[in-house]
Amino acid sequence: MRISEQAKQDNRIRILEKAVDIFTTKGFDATTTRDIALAAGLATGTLFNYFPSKETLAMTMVTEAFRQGREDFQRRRTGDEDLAEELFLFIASGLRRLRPLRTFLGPVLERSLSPFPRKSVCQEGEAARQGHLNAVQGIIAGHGFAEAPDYVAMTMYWSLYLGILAFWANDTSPNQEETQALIDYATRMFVQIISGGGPGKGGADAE
Amino acid sequence: MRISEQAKQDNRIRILEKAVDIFTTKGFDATTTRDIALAAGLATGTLFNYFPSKETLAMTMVTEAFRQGREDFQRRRTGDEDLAEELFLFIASGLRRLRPLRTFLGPVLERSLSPFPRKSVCQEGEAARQGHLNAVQGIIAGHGFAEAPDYVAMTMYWSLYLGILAFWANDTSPNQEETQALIDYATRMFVQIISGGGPGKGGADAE
DNA sequence: GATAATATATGAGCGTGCTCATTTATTTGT
DNA sequence: ACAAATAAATGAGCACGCTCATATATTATC
Repeated sequence: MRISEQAKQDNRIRILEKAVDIFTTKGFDATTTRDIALAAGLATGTLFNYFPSKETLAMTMVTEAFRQGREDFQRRRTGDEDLAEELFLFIASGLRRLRPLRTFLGPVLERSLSPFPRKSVCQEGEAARQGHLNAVQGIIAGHGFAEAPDYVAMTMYWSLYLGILAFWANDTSPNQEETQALIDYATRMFVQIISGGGPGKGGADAE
Repeated sequence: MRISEQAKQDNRIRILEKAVDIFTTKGFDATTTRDIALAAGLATGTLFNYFPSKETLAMTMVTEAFRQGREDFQRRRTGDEDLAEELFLFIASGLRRLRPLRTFLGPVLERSLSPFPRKSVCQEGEAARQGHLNAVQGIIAGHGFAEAPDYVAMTMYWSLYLGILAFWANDTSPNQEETQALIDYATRMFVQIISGGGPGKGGADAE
């Protein structure tokens, strides 16, 4: 059964559109792949010709949002921001594009972006993490740091970023002001660390 | 079918013992509840009389390890440690007890301790998080801080702690030295933040 | 000791996400 | 036109975690 390239694209897009509708209505876990296929006018198995897993289907939306977020960031930055401001802008730009998906993204991001070891890795998630981290390294490099932050620092960055995503997924305040406060705090903190303001071998000055 | 309290305890313990064996051999996800029940000499359904879910079964082991870790911590601390050292000791004590479970804990911790919103919360996980955070607040209070760290600070603490757990689950170096380095870094950093060394409204001194 | 009451064990069965042998529509070859 | 080749659609079916009506073994009552 051959099909035109156009029809294939149509199917793909219809799946994505219907999926976002049902995810939004019933949540990610409560939505079955049968639901989505039915709504798109396809058999269950056909859906998996287009997306290898339910997780990948959802992450496709996330990846696209991230891409748009990066574009927005490039458009919005003036070049006058300091490093913390630029990181804030970068993260906020991503969340802005993710916003329409917010109500159901929790389980998706948790599974796909988690740093915990996984046997079956979701390719989209891997790519999203690498893309994000590379962009961050680029931003840092643009501020004249001699050497890129080490592995430990980037590990902590990703932990903080995931914390922000989790908080954001829960934040129901009108403009997610609390999330903004958290981003502000975390980015400033991270900058301080990689600026060498972080703790040396010496003591932490408690109290 | 009544059963003696002894027989019930025996069943429970046999389930836990067999489960840890099979989890270790095949991993958490690849182990089926049917496997465990069979190994324990019970029917599939019977297992769920003892543990409401596979996740809870695994988290029961984690909770017990955490409890022992807290005991170890109380025994090992001298009272002379500064805050960062004490937090390091607390976290390391927990990981030490978790060590025998390390090879299969990734997926368990990821799902149960994640800060992402969940519809079906695992009670054990909730309790473990609260227990850990309360202990941390207690340690901080013991170092003469006027007021407990705010919500944002504790959110970041939990993010960093999850990052440590994820790193640890991957760390195959003999004594997990890299994890130790990460804990050292993260605890010092956290102390700096709650010590007011964290960023104020003002600028982060980038570059 | 027989009967009733009760607590636990049991495994068929449900709804998942996903697979795969088969069917069906389209294109290519003659 | 017809046949052969091919790519996508299909839905029965699998293994999973988990549920629940039923069977069964123990205890209480007389």
